[in-house]
Amino acid sequence: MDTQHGSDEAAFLAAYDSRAYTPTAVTVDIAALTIRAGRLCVLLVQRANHPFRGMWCLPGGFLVPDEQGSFPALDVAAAARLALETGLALDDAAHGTAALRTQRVHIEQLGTFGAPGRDPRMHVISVAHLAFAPDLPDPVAGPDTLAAVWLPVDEALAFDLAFDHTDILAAALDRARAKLEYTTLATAFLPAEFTIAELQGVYETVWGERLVTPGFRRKVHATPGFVEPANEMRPRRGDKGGRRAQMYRAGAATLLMPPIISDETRQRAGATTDEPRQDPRA
Amino acid sequence: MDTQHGSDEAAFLAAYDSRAYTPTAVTVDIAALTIRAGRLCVLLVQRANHPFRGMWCLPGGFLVPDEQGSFPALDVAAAARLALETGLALDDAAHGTAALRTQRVHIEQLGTFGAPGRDPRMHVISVAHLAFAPDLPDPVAGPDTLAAVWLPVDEALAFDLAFDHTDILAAALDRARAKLEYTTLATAFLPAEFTIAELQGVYETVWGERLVTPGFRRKVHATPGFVEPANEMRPRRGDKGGRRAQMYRAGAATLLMPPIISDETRQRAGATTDEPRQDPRA
DNA sequence: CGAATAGTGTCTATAAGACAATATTAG
DNA sequence: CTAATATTGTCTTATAGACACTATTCG
Repeated sequence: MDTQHGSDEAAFLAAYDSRAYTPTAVTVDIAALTIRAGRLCVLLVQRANHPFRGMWCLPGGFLVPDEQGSFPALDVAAAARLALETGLALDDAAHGTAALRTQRVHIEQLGTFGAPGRDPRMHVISVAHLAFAPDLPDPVAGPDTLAAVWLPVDEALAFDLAFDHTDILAAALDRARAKLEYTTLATAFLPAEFTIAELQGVYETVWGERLVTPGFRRKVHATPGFVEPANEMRPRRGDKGGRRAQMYRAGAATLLMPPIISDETRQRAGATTDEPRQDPRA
Repeated sequence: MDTQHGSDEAAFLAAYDSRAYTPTAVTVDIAALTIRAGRLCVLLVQRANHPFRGMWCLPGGFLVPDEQGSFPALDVAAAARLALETGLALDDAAHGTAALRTQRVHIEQLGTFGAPGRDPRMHVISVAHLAFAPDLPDPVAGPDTLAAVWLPVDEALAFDLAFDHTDILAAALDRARAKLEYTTLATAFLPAEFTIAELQGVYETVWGERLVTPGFRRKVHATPGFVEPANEMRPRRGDKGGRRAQMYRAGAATLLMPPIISDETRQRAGATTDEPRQDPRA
């Protein structure tokens, strides 16, 4: 019928008017989770501008090109937004990805939210991301924000966040809890070296339930590449003595087989009557 | 600092220039999977227009408002694109969602692909969707396509699809295989009534591996709400006799606990050296 | 020693995988 | 009957959960 990629395609591209096909704006937002003082926390910022001025929301912003007119990849844009608020981008002004990598921050795409009316200005879809971070320094407010804090997620969910960011946060929690079951990402909440007890604490904090120590240890050690021993011992943690713990580093494995399953997940087996949460995109 | 949602927010919105924040276009694409003649197939269309004219790709198109200027939700837009190519929208011209629902087609968001340069016209991000469908009638080419076919996925992956649709298709296959493990979505590939052997066939087709019948049946029946018996028997399938099979309908459960795990997944446990596929967003 | 924290052993009920056996139907 | 398809039973091995026990360190 036609040669593909012919020279008339070049002519077509030269005459193309991109303005006719951009009725929708794109933002990139990020739900960054960390554990502080035994509580699961999310990074929130207070909006300095309209709309929703003064309200809290997840860090993010419009997807825009750099000075040369080239666009970043979506996860890079998300990392840049996170770096902007956590002050980790100081040594990498372009985008904080490298700085975040050295901090072993995990970033993945969560989903795209495009419910009509979620933004009062115009039709805006948000490509939401999810980050797991070890305990980072206190955040600093970025240029478009009045403040930035790590807030426990249960408090954040009770807040009235701007846009549909409460939905995004709820989806992020669902995803985070599920990911701990079948990946090794729990280590992303910890510093480079940690003890098995601290790793168990990550699961208990994120899932909000106690685990049995022997079973947990057995599963961790039965998964090759989950953790590998480091040549150090943890100095005592309490004030009244106690055996010192072996320290470990994250191994090369990324998938847990078999998974470490939470009680909540196991109980879904019997819960056939109530429909589980649908995909949270609106 | 300021009352939130004050009247000056209304003034701000009135003066807002939306053109300044829309440098990126949004498309919605859909990887629709079905099983035909024992093979996993994907719906492909041949492009009628530039760019990539004459090449094959997944159904999709720009996210645009309707005549009243209101935008559809993302999954509704994806369903409409699927209906446009499969001819299922005939009784629902606005968007084929209702027609697809009666056909029990499952649609979920797969992920958003935004690698720089993935579209030669301008910066375009694609919100990719995944659909599971029972054996549908042959597709009919839509207004912007020269042809539409159900193609076996192994052949489709060998094709040079337009844009980055080969990446999207690969991600769709990964997701589909994983979803069969822990959800009841295998039934979405079958008509309303089916036998256990046919259900097992769905798993074997999608995973490309044989399962042991007694173990499979036990797992299916051990999961409450996975299938429920229908009051019919399947007429004989072969030509030389044989016991007639009990027929079943999909039950109310959506999550499989414990999951039905493929050999491939189980073998990932020992494969600690090779990094598994990263998240496929570019 | 006793208290506190870290780590291991063991026992039992359940589940998985493999294989054999039984049931139903057409010719 | 035999062949073909559907369905169930059984046996062995592996795993999960619970609990008790041992190990190390400090005051």
